[in-house]
Amino acid sequence: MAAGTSGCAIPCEAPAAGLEITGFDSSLLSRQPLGNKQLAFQQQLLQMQQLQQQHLLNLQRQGLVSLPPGQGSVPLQTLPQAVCPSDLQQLWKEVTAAQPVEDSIKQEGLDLTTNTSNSTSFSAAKVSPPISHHPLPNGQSTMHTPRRDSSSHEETPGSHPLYGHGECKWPGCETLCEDLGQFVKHLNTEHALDDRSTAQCRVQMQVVQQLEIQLAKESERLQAMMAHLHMRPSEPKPFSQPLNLVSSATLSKSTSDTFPDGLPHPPTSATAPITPLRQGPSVISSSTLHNVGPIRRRNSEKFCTPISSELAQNHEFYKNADVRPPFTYASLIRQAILETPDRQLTLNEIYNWFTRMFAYFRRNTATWKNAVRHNLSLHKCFVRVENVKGAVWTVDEHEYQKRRPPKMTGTACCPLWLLSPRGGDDWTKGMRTKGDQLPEAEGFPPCSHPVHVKEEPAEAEDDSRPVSLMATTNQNVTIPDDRDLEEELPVEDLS
DNA sequence: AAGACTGTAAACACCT
DNA sequence: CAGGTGTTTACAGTCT
Repeated sequence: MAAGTSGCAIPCEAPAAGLEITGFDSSLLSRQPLGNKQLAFQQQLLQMQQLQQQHLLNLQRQGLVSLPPGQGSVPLQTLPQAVCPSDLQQLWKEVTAAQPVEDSIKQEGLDLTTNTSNSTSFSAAKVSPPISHHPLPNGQSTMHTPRRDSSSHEETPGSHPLYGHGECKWPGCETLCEDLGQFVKHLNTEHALDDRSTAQCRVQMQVVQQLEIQLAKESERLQAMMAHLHMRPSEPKPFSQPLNLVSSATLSKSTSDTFPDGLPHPPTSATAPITPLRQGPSVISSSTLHNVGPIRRRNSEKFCTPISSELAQNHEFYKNADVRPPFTYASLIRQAILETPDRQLTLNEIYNWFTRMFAYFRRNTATWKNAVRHNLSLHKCFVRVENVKGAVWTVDEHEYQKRRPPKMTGTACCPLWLLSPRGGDDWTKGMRTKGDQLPEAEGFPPCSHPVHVKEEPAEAEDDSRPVSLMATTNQNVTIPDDRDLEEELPVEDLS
């Protein structure tokens, strides 16, 4: 059972009723100082939008509703129990027009590039991966949310995602525009790159972010429900479609392994994962989704995705989805060991790390455990250290680096432009993010660093560590960190 | 085509 | 004896 599902989290009512809105305080408005009124409005607005959009997502997942391509906003009319659109519009206007946005910006330290969350915002946002976005000249932000619907609105001549039914769809606007040209003019004048637009954009980002968080939670809940009902669709055919378990049984191994063009093909079903963790490409890579056979491509190595980064970004995904992580056993073992404060783990603790971090490793235990032991013994980079209470395994970083594939040049990593904004491979960049938390963050003292023999077995059931790791690393995952690119490098010159 | 790397399976020994 | 741990070998698939 996935962690965090203690207690009955099964939604026993209508989808919307089961929603959990994190961080929402109904008394927020009344407690807000006058100066923060706009924040309260934003919060309320967000919550309402979340409710509505989440309801829609639920319906979508249940196949009850199909979101028209290009419709970025939720059809409010489909949610009778929700706040009426006029209320939302009014809220938006109050938030963004009735007060100088500069104030809210200053208070929040608004910065679209950091996407920090206000303390009154959603607590869950702290563990939410930041959304990759690229501010546009007019103040819009292109959410880096993978779009799986090839028929989506974009590039349809005469259309614009923010324009529909003769109205400007900018949140809180509703300005009537006769045609696209007029709309574009309106967009550039009324929604240009200014503080107000930026603030609105930020709010929208939070809406999306919160939805992603909610989706992850709902996915986890679904897995727990299915596990409870012994509906493990992955038994015979493991992980054709993470998060879309219903259809997995219909996919055969042969068809799901690879695609003719060899490129990552995201799931195309209507209920395909609206990636909970904004990393579509990184998560929904071909190998991630379709690795079924005994041999799997080492995606993250091939595409140079640092394992720690990948794990940090997609922690919840791997934790909940029955998807094989695109890393070698050696990489995972190393990651497990290096995540610990003293960088040593017993075999059983390694096992626990695997099962805790990856839903995939909660089954077929004999197979992968054997592989883990095999790797531990096989690779010189894993050093067994005797302890009074047994043996622990450590990583000889120097040896590990030596194992690195010959040349992983930039061009070789080229396809990554699809998958990750970061360069490097997981051989050379493993523990970047976590390393920041550790004393030895300056680099891995090749196995020369003293191995501290454990006094006591580590707490195998400590679930907080991965979460904290993610929370920490998420702050940086989308922004290349120089240290990320250098800290573990050296090895290129090793021979 | 060869070699390296990796995953899987299995046999075996040792220990508790 | 059972089960966990650790080592080793074999084989097959993928990639460079």
